[in-house]
Amino acid sequence: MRISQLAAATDIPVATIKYYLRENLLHEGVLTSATQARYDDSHVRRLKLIRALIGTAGLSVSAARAVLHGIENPPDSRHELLGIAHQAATRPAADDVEIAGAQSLLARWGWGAEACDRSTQAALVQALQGLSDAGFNPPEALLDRYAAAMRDIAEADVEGVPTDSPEATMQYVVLGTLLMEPVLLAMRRLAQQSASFRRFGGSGTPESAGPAS
Amino acid sequence: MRISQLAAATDIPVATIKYYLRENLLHEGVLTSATQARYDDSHVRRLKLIRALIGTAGLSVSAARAVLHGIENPPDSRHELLGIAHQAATRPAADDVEIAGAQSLLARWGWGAEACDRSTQAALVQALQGLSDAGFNPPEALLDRYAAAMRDIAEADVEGVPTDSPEATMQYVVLGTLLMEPVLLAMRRLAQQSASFRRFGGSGTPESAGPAS
DNA sequence: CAATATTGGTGAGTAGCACTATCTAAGTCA
DNA sequence: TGACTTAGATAGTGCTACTCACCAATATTG
Repeated sequence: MRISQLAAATDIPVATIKYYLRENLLHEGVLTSATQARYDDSHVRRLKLIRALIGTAGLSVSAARAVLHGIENPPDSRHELLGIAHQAATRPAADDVEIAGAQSLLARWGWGAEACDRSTQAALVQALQGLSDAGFNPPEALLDRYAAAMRDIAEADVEGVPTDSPEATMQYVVLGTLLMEPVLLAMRRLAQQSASFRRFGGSGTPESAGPAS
Repeated sequence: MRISQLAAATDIPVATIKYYLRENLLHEGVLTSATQARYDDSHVRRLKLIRALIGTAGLSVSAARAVLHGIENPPDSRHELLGIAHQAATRPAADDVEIAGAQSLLARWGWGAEACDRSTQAALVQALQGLSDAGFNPPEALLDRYAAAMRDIAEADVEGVPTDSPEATMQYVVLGTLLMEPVLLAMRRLAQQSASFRRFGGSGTPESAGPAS
C-alpha cells in the first residue's frame, strides 16, 4: 500500500506519518523507486501502537521511541525489560533525590529493595514530597492500604505475563504497564465517585456525617 | 516579605512568581506603595501547592487554576467537588466517545452509573480503546481484579475525608486525588519490580538500567 | 541628600514539543 | 502525454510555561 492509503487506513495525516518515519518511530517502507515506497499491515499495526503510546499513555515522542526500540530488541532479563517501560513512563527525577525514605517504605511493604530500580524509588519519593509540600500528609495506614492494593495489581500483572516468546512477553509487559495506567486512574475516579455517592448521597449534604455546605 | 524573599523562600524565580500572579494562580500581595507589595506565609504555602499541582501532579497551568479556584470556593455538593479535581486531571475526551461500554462495566462492578461523571466514563472507554488499538486485550478477570483493587483504594479515599470544614474537605479530596496519582503509579511499578524479581529472579541486573543508547 | 538598588507592572521573547506545510525532482497511472 | 502522487528535505505553526527587559516609582544606604 502507498502512503496515502496507509494514512487513510490509520486516520493519521500523511505529514504526520512522514514525521514518525523521520523520528524513527515507524520503520520505513520498501522503496520501489526513488519516489515510491510500499507499506503493509505491519505499518498499520505499528502506527496504532504509536498513537496508543503517545495519545493514550501520554508518552513523549522520544519515550515512545525508546519503548518501541525495546519491544523490537527484547533484552535478556525481564528486569531490564520492565525498566524500559518504567523509565519511559517515569519522567526523570532530579539526581539529588534522597532515596532513604523509599527504602524504609519498601522494607515495610516487603518489597525487596534490591529488586527496585533507583529512579522508580526516586519517583515515589518525589511524589510523596509533592504531597507533603502541598500540606497533605497521609496517615501511614492509608499508604499501607494503597500499597496493598497496588501489590495485588502487580501480582496480577506478573502472573499474567506470557512466557512463550520474548516478543509476546515484551509486548505484554510494556503495554500492560504503560497503557493500563490511564485505565487504572479512570477506574479509581469512577470508584471514588461511586463510593462518594454511596456515602454522601448525590445532594450537597451528607446524610450520616457533618454539614457539607 | 518582599517578592525577592518570597522567591528565596520557595526557590522559585521572581519572574515565575510574577507569571503566576498574572495567571491568577497566586493571590496578590498587599500593596504598600506603587512599587512595593508585601507577601506572607499564605503566599509561600500557595506557591508550594502550585508547584505540587503543576510539577508533581502534572497539571497544566489552566487546570491548576481551576483546581485552586475550586479549593477557594468549595461547591455545595461533594460531587461537584470531586468533579473539579477529576476534570482537572482528565484530559477532555472527544465528544463522540461511546459510553455504552463503560456502563456495562460499571454495572458489573456495582458502581452506580448515576453516580459517575460522563467524562470520566469516556476517559475509561478511551483508555480501554487505546489498549485494544495497540493489540492488547486484557482478560475480563484481570480488569475485574484491577477494579476490585481500585474500589478498595477509593473506599479508603472516601472514608478518610474529613467533614469538619468545607475547606479541609476540599483540600483533602483534591490533593488526595491529584497528588496521590503519581504515588500510586510509582507504587505499582515498585510492586511490579518486586513481584517480577520474586517470580523470575534477577537474571539481569536489577540495578538501575544502563545507558539508554 | 544623593547615589544605588529593588520593585510592580507589562509586553515581548524563548525553548521545546508535536506536528504541519511547502517545495522539488522523480516517479506512477490512465 | 498529462494529471496525479510521492520521497525527502527544510521551514513554519501553534501551544505552553516560562524568562527577559524595561521603566517609573520607591526603598535603602552612605
